[in-house]
Formats: sequence, structure tokens, C-alpha cells
Amino acid sequence: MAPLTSARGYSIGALSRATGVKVETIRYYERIGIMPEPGRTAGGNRQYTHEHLKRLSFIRRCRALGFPVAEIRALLSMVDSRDVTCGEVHAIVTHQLAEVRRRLADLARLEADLSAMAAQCAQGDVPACPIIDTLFDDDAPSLPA
Amino acid sequence: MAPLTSARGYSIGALSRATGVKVETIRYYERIGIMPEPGRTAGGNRQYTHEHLKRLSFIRRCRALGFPVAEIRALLSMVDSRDVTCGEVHAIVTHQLAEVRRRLADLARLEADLSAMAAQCAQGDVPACPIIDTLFDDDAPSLPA
DNA sequence: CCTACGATCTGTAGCCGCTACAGATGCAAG
DNA sequence: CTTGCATCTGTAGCGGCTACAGATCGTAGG
Repeated sequence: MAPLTSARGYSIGALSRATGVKVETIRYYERIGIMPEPGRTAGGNRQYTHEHLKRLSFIRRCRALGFPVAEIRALLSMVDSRDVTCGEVHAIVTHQLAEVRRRLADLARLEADLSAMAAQCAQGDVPACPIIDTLFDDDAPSLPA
Repeated sequence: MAPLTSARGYSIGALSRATGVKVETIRYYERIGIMPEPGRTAGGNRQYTHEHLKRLSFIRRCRALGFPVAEIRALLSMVDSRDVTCGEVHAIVTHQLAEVRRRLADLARLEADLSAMAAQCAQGDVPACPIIDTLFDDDAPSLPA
């Protein structure tokens, strides 16, 4: 019986479609060492296995959660060395969570400042603009924190 | 009477201290054309005026609001051409506000996902980890959107 | 006036995480 | 066999700085 696609493996394009990670990015991940070098066809094209697919999906999910590559690398090396302790993983996740919350707080402040500025503005063809005036004002040493 | 510091102008270091923008960044802004080339001393050191100070403060405030340099450039060219219409400024601010809100929403989702993951985790020396399991799971095609 | 030392100078390379080429091949369908 | 897409390698670019190296400027103390 003719086996399914997974028997001969995936081309890089197939892997890309299956994971949603662009071809160039897959090669990039190989170059920076978070994806292992796959086998090759006689002609030199990459051939991936289902293991590659799982790993790349993992990476994609982590990226979607905002993990920097360095942290993904750390997670993967724990997985690779079969030395996953829940505590370490928890620490990485918690750290990332703190990062995200910090950025959230920053953005919330921006949102407040920008919407206040937008509200100030007459919006018409008026040649003067309170926004510009505010931003250029000497007396405001910083933002309305 | 001996004039104040502003008479001879500011050195790049003084401007940096006055605005909170690093020296290298000031030179970078000059290179990319959002800060004008200042005068020079006989020996070739940059000499800034109070106008430079105001402009750089404006840039810094805009950056702190998350405006990309391209938008700051647009704002500055309106100012430079003395053709500031409030409507255009409003459009740029509103656009930036929308960007910020989009990023806020993204981050809020990340926050939710990460805190759910962190809560799942046993946190101890347990050699298995539900987080890793989840992220590696085949059946999860994407994130719990 | 000289010396010493910090500030500033120019130019270039690196950071992250891709993305976009160019120009040469591989591979599969008709 | 040809066509034409997919893939190959290698390199350069994006934004927005940041960090050097190695030379020169400027100023305060002796």
C-alpha cells in the first residue's frame, strides 16, 4: 500500500503549510540551531519527519505567546536533554508573564495619553493644533504621567 | 552680563542630559534626517541651540508615545513646512492609538494564556510538565484562541 | 604653557527575528 | 524533454538603536 505523506516526510513547503511558519523562517530556525538539520533528498532538498513537525509547532506556539527565541531555546534544551522539571518551566513561563504584564501596563499608559490627545484635537482644517503645541511645549518636561 | 548656558549653546552631552536622549541616538537622529545638522565649534564638535532642544524633546515625547520614526518624520515635516492642520495631526494620532489598542488586545490574550498555563503547572521537581505537554500536543492546532 | 583626562568625533558592526532578494538547481506533470 | 514551480545557498535589509575602535577636541589643574 502506498503510504501517506508522512512516510517519505515533508518538503520544507509542506512543513511550512502544516505549521504556518514561513519557509525562510524554517531555514532561519535551522541556522540558529533551534531546529535540527533534517535529512536530504538525493538532490539536496530538505526532508522533514513528523518529529520535526511537532517541534516546529511547539516553537510556533511559543513565539505566538511572545517567548523570545532565547527562552524557547532553553525550553527545548530541557526537552532535548530529557530533563524537564516542572519548576524550571514554571519559572520561564512566569518570567514571560511578568514581561507581558509590564508591556501591558506600558501600553495602557500610552493608550490613555493618546486618547486624551486625540480628544483635545479640533480635527478640522484649523492651522493650529493643541497636540503639536503640547508636544512642543517647553514646560512639559515629560509626558503627563 | 555673561549670558546663560544657552548663549553658546549645548554640547551633545548637555543636550543628552537635558532631554534624556542618549548621545549616540542624537547622532543617529541626525543621520536619518529628523534632527538638523547643528553648528560646529572650531574643532568640529556639535553645538546645539534651544530650538534643537525643543525639537529633540518633541521627538522624545513622540517616541515615548510609541510613534514610529516615520510618523514623527511626518509630524515634523508638517511643522517644518508651517502647514500644520489639526485634522492631519488628529489622523496620525488616531492611527497610532488604533495600533496601540491592537497591541493591547494581543497582549491581553497572551496574558490570559500564559497565566492559565502558569496555573496548570505543579511547579515542583516533577519531571513531567503539563505546560510542555500542552505545547507539544499534536491535537492543539494552534493556541486556545 | 603643558599635561592629563574626559567628552566628542567618524565609521562600522551588532542586536532581534525575521524577510527579501539573486542566481543556481531540483523535481514532477504533461 | 520541456516547462515551471519549489527549493537551494548566500547575503543584505528592516527598525531603532547600541556598542565598539581609534582619533581628536576641550578644559581644568599644576
